[in-house]
Amino acid sequence: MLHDPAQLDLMFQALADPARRQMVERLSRGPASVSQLAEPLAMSLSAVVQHLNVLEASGLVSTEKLGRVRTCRIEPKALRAAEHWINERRLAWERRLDRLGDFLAETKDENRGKPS
Amino acid sequence: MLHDPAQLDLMFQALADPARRQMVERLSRGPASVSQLAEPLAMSLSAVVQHLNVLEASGLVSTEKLGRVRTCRIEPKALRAAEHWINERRLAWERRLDRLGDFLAETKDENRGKPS
DNA sequence: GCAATACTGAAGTAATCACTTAACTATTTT
DNA sequence: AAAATAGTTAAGTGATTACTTCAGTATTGC
Repeated sequence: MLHDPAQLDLMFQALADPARRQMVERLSRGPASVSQLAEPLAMSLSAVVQHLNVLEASGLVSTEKLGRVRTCRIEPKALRAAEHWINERRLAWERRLDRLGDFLAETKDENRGKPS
Repeated sequence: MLHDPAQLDLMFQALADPARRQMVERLSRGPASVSQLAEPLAMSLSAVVQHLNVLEASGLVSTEKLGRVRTCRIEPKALRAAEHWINERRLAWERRLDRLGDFLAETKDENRGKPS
């Protein structure tokens, strides 16, 4: 379910915006309210709420409203899913290079002592 | 330079599209030509070239043209940069939770034997 | 109760996106 | 030299984005 392409779309899309990454960065240091998230950003509160909704829809952030303040926190499970997708591709490539290296080494071995 | 926010924008943006992720996935299994990348995708070759240009601009993929065929390969260094950004944020959060756990445990310790 | 706080939602806009088709260039193959 | 292959480029279109402002709704402090 975490590898559902639509979910990955949403997560990577969410991370593609610098304002949203800044929000995630802030939340990685601990939970925050919407206004706290907005404070360092040069845009309206309304815009921040919209970004927050994107983050929440992506599963990267979860929020909980108590009284009039909405408290936001990071969802490490989702973060891990994105990380995992990238990692798998990188490893596939690197394993391939290893095998290629082995093959070349073997080929060289087989030619040991042979004249060119 | 790999942590330049503009570069991260480009990388996450590039990964946000399912067609482009499919192309990266294909390339993680080895280099391919443009037509080979296009083959499983339900869109014009032109569209694929445009996706490829996005991937190349993001640094995730590099290409080299020999004769009339352009050979594409994955750039693991860039992949690692995206992975790293996510990892840092997740770790910051998890370390924070650990410290919080320690703090709660200590607080409990200090109250050892005290009557409530 | 009244004002300040903390958001929320709708509507509008300019820019960017993911395509398409069609016309083109360069390289091989026959 | 002609035809097939591999890719490139430009222009156009409809959908989606990232905002804005403005008007609204709960909650909390005085």
